[in-house]
Amino acid sequence: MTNQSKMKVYQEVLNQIRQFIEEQELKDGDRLPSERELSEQLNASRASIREALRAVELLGLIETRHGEGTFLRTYKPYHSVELLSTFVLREVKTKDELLEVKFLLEQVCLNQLFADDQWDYLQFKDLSFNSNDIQTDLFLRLFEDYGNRLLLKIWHLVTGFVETVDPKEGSNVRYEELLKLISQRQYNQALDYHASLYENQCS
Amino acid sequence: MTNQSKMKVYQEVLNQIRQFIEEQELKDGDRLPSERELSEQLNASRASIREALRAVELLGLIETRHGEGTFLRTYKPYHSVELLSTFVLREVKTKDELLEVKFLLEQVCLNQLFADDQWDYLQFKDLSFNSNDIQTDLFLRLFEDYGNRLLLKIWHLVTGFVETVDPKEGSNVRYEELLKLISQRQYNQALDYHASLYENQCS
DNA sequence: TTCCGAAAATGGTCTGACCACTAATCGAAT
DNA sequence: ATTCGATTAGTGGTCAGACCATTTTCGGAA
Repeated sequence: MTNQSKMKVYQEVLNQIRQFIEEQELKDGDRLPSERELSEQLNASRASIREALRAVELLGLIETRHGEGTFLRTYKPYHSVELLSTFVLREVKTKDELLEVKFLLEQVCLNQLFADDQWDYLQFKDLSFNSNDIQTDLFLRLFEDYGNRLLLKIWHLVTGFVETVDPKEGSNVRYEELLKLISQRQYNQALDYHASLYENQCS
Repeated sequence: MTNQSKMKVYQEVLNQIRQFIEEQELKDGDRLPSERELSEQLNASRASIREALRAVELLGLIETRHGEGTFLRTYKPYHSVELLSTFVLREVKTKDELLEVKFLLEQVCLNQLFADDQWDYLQFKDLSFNSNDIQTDLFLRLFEDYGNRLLLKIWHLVTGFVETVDPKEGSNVRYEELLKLISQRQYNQALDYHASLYENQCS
């Protein structure tokens, strides 16, 4: 009671919505009740409902389609990220910091995988990515292999930020090389090579 | 024009606000124009202004004080983070992942600092933190020393998430020990000790 | 049955109102 | 003149209702 009373409506709404999602076991892609329904059921004005929804929409957690409805979304940062980045990165002026964090996250991932004897490095042997963005696909795969979804999310987000600052100078060749080193279990050289990829870009 | 036309009003508002912040060189703690002012200046309804503001408020980037105004936030993630966490972490069920990321981030920070010959480890010699949360204060200091503000932000955010899941079992003594090892330049032992702190907590 | 247009449902936006809280202002008592 | 209190103006918090644009649905016409 004491807690809720000072809580803003839109925050309480957010709580309720989350609860609803859990109870109904909604999954990515599922549709949420309409704003008007939520308004009735949660006893809040539509404006408040919308404030709540816009907040999570900006985060890329839901997706709204005009005339259709509001849907849970498989978290894809690349959407409103630009907007966010300009806010979040107010003080993080230099893209150096951004690249450094991206590098460190990737390094952590590589280190952890390389340290795991169980890890199947051979799967990368004959792997070729269709897309024209090998870098992203490769690390997406690596992070998924590592299995920590949160780390993957953070990396994804940071990578998204980087894109807004520095539109991909797609040197795919370099990452082919990294892929090759990994599949040959040349771990130390892979790490060195990975590091060298970033040394050039930083100040 | 083509871009803006499909952009939602609240997103455009967000853009304008960011621009305003840059032009006016507003810093943390500074006050933004009132919702009504923004409404006039940006040619949008107050509702749309609010949708934009609520979104960044949820992120902890601004702070609104009833009767006073809206302020750029002096960097404290711990606010609405709980709300966010329940959404963001929908799939990240286990607190293990959370703790692991926190651990990895801290480890990265330690590694980087230890590798830097210039780093003044002696500053931690006679350091004692007033607060009752040595863990946070210590790493806050370490991350600041490292100098990558983005990494600090991420760590802070993750730490905030951890708190919502696992209200601090404040074993300050342990971090006193870590502090001691660092100030004595027992880097390897510090790293081991730091790792041991997390081994207990994971499944 | 197929196809098309009207109707319903939904998100997008705006207006205006009222409440609650805060801080500045003004005025009276000292 | 100073102090303290009440008034007032400014601000965020919330709501109700309206209208538009888009999508889906559904029933009637071919």
